[in-house]
Amino acid sequence: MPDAIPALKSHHPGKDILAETPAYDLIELFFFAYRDFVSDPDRILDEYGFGRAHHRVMHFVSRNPGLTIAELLDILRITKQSLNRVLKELIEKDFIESRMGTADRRQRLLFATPQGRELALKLAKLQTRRIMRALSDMEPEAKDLVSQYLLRLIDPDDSAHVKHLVFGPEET
Amino acid sequence: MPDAIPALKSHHPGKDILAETPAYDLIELFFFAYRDFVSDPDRILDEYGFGRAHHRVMHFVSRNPGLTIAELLDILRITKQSLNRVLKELIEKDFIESRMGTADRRQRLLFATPQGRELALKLAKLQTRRIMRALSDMEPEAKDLVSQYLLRLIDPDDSAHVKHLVFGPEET
DNA sequence: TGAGATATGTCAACAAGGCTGACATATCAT
DNA sequence: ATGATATGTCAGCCTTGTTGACATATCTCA
Repeated sequence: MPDAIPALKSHHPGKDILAETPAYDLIELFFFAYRDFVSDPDRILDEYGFGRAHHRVMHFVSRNPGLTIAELLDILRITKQSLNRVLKELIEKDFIESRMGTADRRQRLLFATPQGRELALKLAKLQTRRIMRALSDMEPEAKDLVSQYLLRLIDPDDSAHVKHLVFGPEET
Repeated sequence: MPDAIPALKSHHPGKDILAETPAYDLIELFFFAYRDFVSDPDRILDEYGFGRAHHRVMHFVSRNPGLTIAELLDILRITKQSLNRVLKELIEKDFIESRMGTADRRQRLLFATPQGRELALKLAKLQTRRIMRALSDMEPEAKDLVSQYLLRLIDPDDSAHVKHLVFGPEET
């Protein structure tokens, strides 16, 4: 992916301010926060014999009933072989159901079973608890600001897609 | 894209207010943001025959000269066997140097070589570019707010340690 | 001084979850 | 009818995590 270099105009002669001082704090906090954020569901997933890959698939399918394989691959950014391995297990264990597409019968439309929705919800609530604890006692505009920041961190090419996925069709 | 928001009204009022409504937006944005955030360094690491594990080790050693094995293990939360595999490669390829401890000669103190510091800095600048692009045009207090949020997302048991690692010894 | 405790290194085996390449099938679109 | 598309599958490989067992050097303390 080619990077779009943000042209910030503050030019002290010969020095590129942006590349100059690494934002070590945000880099490292992002690492630690993500490390703990994904660790919550792990214990529960273990009980089911699932891993993080299963979680991701279940989450997005549960949140987007009728999701196709191609769309899921685009979200996860993995190969179809990798996806297929975990997806097969989720279908066998009855957490996800795969139906033939109606408009295009080559497609497989994925749906979470009641069992799948229940587990996905359970894990989402766990992570929500951490998120809400972090937001508590912060300024009320914090949530929107963090949300905006995370969205802007995403590859610009993909941010519209993500925005649509996360927030649904925009009314504007 | 349909949604599957479970219509839930509290069965036991007051019991689990926190787990009530999943924060799907922040959960998913965090996933997408992290996905892209770690993807930047990957291309460069490839050229060196390194992976993400090497990056994490090099980063924290470069940032904390004299780091011990035990401290590094505590940061990364992996086993010493996993660490040793990548660490051995980094030492062989002269990106990291291991010296015997002075106070305690059982310890190994880790230092990045000039080559190691250079690569770590290169990768940090790459990630900083993304971080700064996201922050540009946002309110000036955004950075501190995001930083505060990420810190609060970390396990409370560990947040003091992380704070110290990231921001250095606090004067207050 | 001698007995643990501690810090690290190492061997071996295994598992999860990425990857590539090749090929098969069904279905759609022209 | 033909080529493109969506998916499935086999086979093998890589990275990076895991557990368990054991070795060595060094420190600490009774």
